[in-house]
Amino acid sequence: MNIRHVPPGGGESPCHYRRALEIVSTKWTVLVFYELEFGKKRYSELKRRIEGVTQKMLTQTLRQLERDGLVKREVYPTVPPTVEYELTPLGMTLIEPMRALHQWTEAHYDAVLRAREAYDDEGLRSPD
Amino acid sequence: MNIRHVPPGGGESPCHYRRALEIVSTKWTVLVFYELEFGKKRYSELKRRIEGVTQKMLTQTLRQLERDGLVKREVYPTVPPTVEYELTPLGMTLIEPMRALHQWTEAHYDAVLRAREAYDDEGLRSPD
DNA sequence: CCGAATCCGTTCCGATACTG
DNA sequence: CAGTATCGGAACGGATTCGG
Repeated sequence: MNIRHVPPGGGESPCHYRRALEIVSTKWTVLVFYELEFGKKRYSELKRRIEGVTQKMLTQTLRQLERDGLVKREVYPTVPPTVEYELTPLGMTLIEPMRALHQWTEAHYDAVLRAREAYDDEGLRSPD
Repeated sequence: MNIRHVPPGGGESPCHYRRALEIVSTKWTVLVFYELEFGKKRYSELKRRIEGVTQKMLTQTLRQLERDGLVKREVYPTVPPTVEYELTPLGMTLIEPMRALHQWTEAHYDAVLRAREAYDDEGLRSPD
């Protein structure tokens, strides 16, 4: 398999990587994933655990993941409604790649912050 | 190291993974990365190879990557200006995680598309 | 050749109110 | 409890114009 999305010749490629990126492009998607990685959870529990998410964004994110076949939604007809979400087998295959990204963050995010400071300081100096 | 960003106890965590995600959150970021993975390239070459990118977005993406210390920008004072971009050592450490995500795409994107079709078809059926 | 600056339509997202 | 509906501001992103 080749990583190139455009062959050296300069021709077109049907690589849909760009489209696929949208699957995990939002921050909420990732956070939902890290919650469900440990097993099924109820809607309210997700909402409680994912700091700062609105019910609109949480629902929207879950719907999208369900549509993409990454998350399974299960409704129990109890008197107060109960809805549980869990990763599908397909969804579980995404855990590893996301874990790799997460580990990169843990290892290098400080360096990024330092780079930003250096870059911003540089801009302040008058070039004389 | 633990992947959990919120401990089971329910306490807060200073995990900045959300912020870090923004580094690679745009589609252009990823495409630029896959170009520079093979060595330094000129601005015009990047623009030519990355189908559909506007100069605004390309410049904006490159500036951001430069600020984050992932890409190095080199200006040659030639008569027509020449600017080359290349990954920094820090930037190169991101290649592997992104490759993992890319490989996931190659392997499972078809399944996602099928899941979408199934989901959408389901919605068309009147629940009766 | 490389890029900044502006305008402007579209999309995103939070806040709020309402439902089974 | 688990959503849906609507509104409005903010941010994104494309097209265009101008500058070194």
